[in-house]
Amino acid sequence: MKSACAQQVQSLSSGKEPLPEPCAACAARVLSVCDAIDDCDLDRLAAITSVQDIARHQIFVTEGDPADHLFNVTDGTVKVYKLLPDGRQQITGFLLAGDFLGLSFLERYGCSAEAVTRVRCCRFPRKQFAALLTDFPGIERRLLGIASNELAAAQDQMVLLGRKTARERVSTFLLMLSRRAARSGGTTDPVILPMTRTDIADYLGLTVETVSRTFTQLKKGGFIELREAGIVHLSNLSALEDLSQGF
Amino acid sequence: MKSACAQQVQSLSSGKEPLPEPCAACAARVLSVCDAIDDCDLDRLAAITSVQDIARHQIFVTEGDPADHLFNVTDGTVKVYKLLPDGRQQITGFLLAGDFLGLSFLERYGCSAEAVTRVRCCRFPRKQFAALLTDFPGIERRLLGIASNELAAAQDQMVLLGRKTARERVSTFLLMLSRRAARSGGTTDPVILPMTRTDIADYLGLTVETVSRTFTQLKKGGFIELREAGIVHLSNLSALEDLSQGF
DNA sequence: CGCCATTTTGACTCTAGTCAACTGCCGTGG
DNA sequence: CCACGGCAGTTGACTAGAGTCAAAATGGCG
Repeated sequence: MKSACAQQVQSLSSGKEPLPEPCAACAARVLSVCDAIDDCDLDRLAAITSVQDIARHQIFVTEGDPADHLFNVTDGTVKVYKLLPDGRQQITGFLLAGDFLGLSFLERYGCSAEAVTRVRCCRFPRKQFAALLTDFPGIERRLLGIASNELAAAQDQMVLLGRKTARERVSTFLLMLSRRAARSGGTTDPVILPMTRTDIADYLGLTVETVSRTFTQLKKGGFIELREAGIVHLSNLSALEDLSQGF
Repeated sequence: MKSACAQQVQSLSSGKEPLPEPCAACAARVLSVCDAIDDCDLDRLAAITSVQDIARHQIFVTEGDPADHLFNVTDGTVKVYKLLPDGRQQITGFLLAGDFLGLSFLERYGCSAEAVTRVRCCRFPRKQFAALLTDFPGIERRLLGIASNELAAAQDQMVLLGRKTARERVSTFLLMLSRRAARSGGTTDPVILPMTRTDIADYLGLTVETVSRTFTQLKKGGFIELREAGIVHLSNLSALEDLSQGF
């Protein structure tokens, strides 16, 4: 994947615009679209990148607004959601480090995005990013792969929302978080829930009360242990997997 | 989009393998991925294409099987679905003429696909199709666009499944069919439902009974008229749109 | 320490699901 | 030609799972 080239990436990117975390050293890179660019060309990407810190609860993308930027989350958790006119909310996904936001290459954003925790991300102007695609076809390939995965995840979520019971939904959710933490090298057993019960409910198509009751039920059933706020220990992985599939 | 080139497309494609409908004349082409290839290069596509007729109720893609082929529906209706171990079914989408199947470029199919009506489609071996991508980067661009649209549709469906009432779901469904018929130049007012109530239920996350009751309710409310089997007239478009959004 | 947001719990309601019966339609075969 | 069987659709009666409303408990933070 890496070609032989002199790497003054550090100096190059700092010469242009002092990036707090140069792309070459970015922990999220291997997970994300940036990995499609060789080390020696990373300055091209760095040139159009601006690092953005987003405070908790800040809404930084609004459904229907012109889609001027794409984002790559490098730290924190983002919720992506849609609203119905009367305020009902459906969270379509949570983004963690390495996740890409703005795949829908349409004129306007299809969803809103809000920082669940403090978030750091790389922001690319859409036009300039699109221009990079011609020079680095690998990015396009990579985007297609990301889109594939998102589509598969969306289909799983449709099964969950359309056909699973509350207990199955919550189990599935906990397992998903556990697997994603494993993927990005995080702790897999005590699962960390950065989001509120309300957010979980809005993701699972339930109410806060039902989510809370289901957590209690899973706790009493010996499937999980609720530690400090936002920390869940999965006591019985395989039993939970059975639950999540309706066995 | 078209470049100047001699077009013996007819003879070329028939010289290779007699396609019943040469790509150049395919009605579904403008809607689909094939449009990314110029007329004069269509033989490259035709060479790896085989036209396939599929009987009603035939399952021609099975979740978990090696993803050997990609498909482009040129006629008929396909349901794409996932199953839970106990048989619960969630239909993730219906494919009409022009729709592409097999976007998830993973090793195995993520969903099963069954012909709802008699279906005609073009089938491409995945490996050979992938090889075309390097020669025709336009295809990749096009696929990314298709993936974008599918993702947006999936997100809308998540809102429907997670947050809408039965009445809102059915209204949304009817409007979607109407819009899609309009897109592909079909009749937009008397909407045609090629699928059964059970299929509609499995798409909307409801039961047959609820779907049936909701149709009756919409009929009594003067929103729709149920004609012969599978034909619905939308009597009051704007009222239906309000319904579908929860107003 | 005390406030406020979040979470949990309880009591009750209601939407959609379940089970069952009935209708209508179509194709098959006597 | 019509009787039969089977499937799709509709309707009814009842149930259950999740939602609603309200209040108490918990916990983080100034």
